[in-house]
Amino acid sequence: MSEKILLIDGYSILNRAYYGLPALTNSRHEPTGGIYGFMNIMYKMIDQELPQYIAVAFDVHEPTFRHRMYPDYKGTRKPMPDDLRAQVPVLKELLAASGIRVIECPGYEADDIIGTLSRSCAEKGIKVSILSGDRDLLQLVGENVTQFIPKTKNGTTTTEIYGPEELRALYGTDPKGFIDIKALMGDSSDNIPGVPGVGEKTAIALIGEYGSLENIRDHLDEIKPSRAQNAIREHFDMALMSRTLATIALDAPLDVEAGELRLGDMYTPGAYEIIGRLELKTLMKKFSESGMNAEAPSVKQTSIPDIVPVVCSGMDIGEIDAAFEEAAGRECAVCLVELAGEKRLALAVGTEKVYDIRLAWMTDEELLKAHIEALAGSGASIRTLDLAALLRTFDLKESEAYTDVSIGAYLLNPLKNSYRYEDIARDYLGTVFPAAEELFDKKTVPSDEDEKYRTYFSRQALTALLAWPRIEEQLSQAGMLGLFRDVEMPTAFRLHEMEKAGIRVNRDELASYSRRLGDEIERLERTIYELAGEDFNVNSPRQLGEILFEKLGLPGGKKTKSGYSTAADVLEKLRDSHPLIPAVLEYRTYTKLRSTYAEGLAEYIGDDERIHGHFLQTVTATGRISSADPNLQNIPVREELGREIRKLFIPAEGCIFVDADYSQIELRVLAHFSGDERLIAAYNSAEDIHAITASHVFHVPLAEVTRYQRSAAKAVNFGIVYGESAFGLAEGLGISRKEANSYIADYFATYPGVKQFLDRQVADAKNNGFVTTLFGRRRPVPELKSSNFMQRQFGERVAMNSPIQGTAADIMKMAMIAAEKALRERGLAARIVLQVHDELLIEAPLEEKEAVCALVRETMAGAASLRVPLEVSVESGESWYETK
DNA sequence: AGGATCACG
DNA sequence: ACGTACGTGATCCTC
Repeated sequence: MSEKILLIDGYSILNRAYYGLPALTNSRHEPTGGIYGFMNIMYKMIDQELPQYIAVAFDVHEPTFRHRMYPDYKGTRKPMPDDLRAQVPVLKELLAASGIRVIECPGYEADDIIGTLSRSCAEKGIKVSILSGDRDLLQLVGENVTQFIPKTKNGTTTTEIYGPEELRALYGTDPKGFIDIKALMGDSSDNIPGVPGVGEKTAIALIGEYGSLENIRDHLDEIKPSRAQNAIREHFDMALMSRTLATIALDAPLDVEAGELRLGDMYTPGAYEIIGRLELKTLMKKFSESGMNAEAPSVKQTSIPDIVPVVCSGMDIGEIDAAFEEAAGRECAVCLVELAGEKRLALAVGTEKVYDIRLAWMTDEELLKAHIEALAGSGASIRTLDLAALLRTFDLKESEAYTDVSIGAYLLNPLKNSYRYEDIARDYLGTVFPAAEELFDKKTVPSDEDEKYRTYFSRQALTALLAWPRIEEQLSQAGMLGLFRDVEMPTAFRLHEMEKAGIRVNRDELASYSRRLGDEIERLERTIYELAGEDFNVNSPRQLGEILFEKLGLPGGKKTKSGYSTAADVLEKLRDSHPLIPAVLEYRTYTKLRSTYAEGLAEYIGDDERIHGHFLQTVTATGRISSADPNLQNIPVREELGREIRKLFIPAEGCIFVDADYSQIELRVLAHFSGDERLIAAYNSAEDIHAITASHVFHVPLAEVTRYQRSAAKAVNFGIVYGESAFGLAEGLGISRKEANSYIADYFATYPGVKQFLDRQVADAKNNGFVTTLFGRRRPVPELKSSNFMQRQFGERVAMNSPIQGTAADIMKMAMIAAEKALRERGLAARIVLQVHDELLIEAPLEEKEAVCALVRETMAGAASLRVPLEVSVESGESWYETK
């Protein structure tokens, strides 16, 4: 394998780090955020790319050869903020102490240093990874040269990888042509002039067409638009000079050899001393983990004992009896650990003992179920990392003895993408444990004697056991302990009951629906190939884009980074311009229905003729439930053809479906939150809410509201719930942004309380870092701290939407708990089979129909008392389709 | 593995 | 000048 060098653009990465993080300081008020972020990105890249060589390039702040040619070069650049400037020498010191060379070259910029090194390394056969946020460096990419551009998303940094293919996809040219694009369009941040009046779009199009400045000059007369033609004719010398400015030097006089840049052990005592001085605790921990013999910092770490699990073979029932006996009445943890397809139960009894119970060896799982349920009844506290997994395996009876630690961690931060033991241990015990995939390969069943396996196994249970007091404390501080105990834990049992019940689907009819679609798809395929004049893969947006926008020359702007957008809304606008378009749209509809629904669902129908999907409780940022394997929350309903699928979702023999739906629950939550008298009055009047809004906003009597006005008002209502934005509303209604703005202004004038409420959410989110639902659920909004304008805008919309969506989700969870309780108290056999955010589908014996209808309406309406009534519409039917 | 597209609330 | 509606999951394509 060839060697690799990582070349880092010092100021670029430092800037990203500085602006991407809040203004961190240590206890002496010294700024540290830039250094911290820089080191994190660098460590991450090193872990990911595993280079043998490394260098960090910095500009020297004195004139370069570019300034001699064009004195205004970089003339518009803002000076560095003082608290960032102060970090630069410290960072250089830290890099030097880590054995990482900092390279500077008077008269040249960091770009030139990177260019020079990348060329010399590439010539020696060393692969080059460039880390910089500056797209100018893309001109350096090549077969063995790749650029990584860090990108901050939701407060976490990821890197985008660019090679020659990505460059071509984005700019339609090679690295050389990329320089010419820049020469034409200029660069305001470096103050490169370019050709006046030629922007990015024109430049990309021209270079895409002609390849180079020279070739453009040779075909000047063909250049369109004429405005660009004249501008280039007049300012061609400007373009040539801009190209020289934009071209990165490959021959800077550097006195280093690749050999001097070898990456050794970065975790040196000298470097540790510096980060200790800076008080960068997370980095200090990284040092202690990488085996540096410095004292590990005590970041409220909990020590976790290494316990060798006691293996209960299951051959001797007495062993298992004794283990559970020992656990009775105590603080313990029960976790299902699955490795190489084999399930085992980890039972921790206090922090002294861990039992390893192999399910495969058990004669019957009923015995274990009985043991766990008895333990729950013994006064023990049973902590687990995944209650849903335990319930799916053992179908345990509901009890308050169980505590799902992951759900607690989810409430504390719902933005994480996983809540596995290593995540919980890191976040709440200050300990970094390796993940399963780092320790084991997928197929081999680890041996009981394997030390690695033993620690991994007992750490699962010990993490659950020890993390809970921490999580409980934080939940209590955040005021979410009630939400956890009274809403989330009972919900876990409700979800399990829905999964266990499943929903009946007519397998044969689904297959015949699929065949019906198949016939149509074949027909459409033939039509499409004929109209296109060739066969191609209609499902490939790339091939489709080529046919539509190049071969047929239909007007379509570049919209995605990999080419033309062929999304439905783009094609819809072109519907009448070519008969191929409607055929493609129809083809998309049919193939979507066939692959995702007809064929997709069929695979999940079990021997009981039912689909038992999964309802997930720790996924969404707002507190909603999500559905997977298969997703039963996105079964088609809006279009008739898709809606037909619901005819195949049917109740068991002798049963009927009762479907109960909250009407406009989010708008009602908004009315409650805002306290706006007019909006509240509108809901209390039991009239058509969108029509009332239209009447107020358009200043017409209720009776004279037109259909258009009503639907516009409805769109405005939606827009408000999504976090008011004129652009989105304009898009949704097909009107100008100006008109959209005036609709919104009229809406806020009508309901001033709503405006106040939304403003308050944004202000609160900025102050606290999170927003809160009516029942105390939190959603962090890290985007508000972003240096990126768009990210901050997004953060504002999130701050406005989350309390609304989240409160509706809270209410639905409480309704499910109340409905289940009422059903059982009344001795009814009806059961909830689906939850679709504001809808519950219940399967009820025929004779229970009326009782269930009344009961579910009452419990859902009574799940919360707001300042407006919660209205519930209830329907029954012989299939899901019939309950509309 | 990630993006594009499209199904739902 | 920027480029957007909020929240999900499945499928297919492309790398």
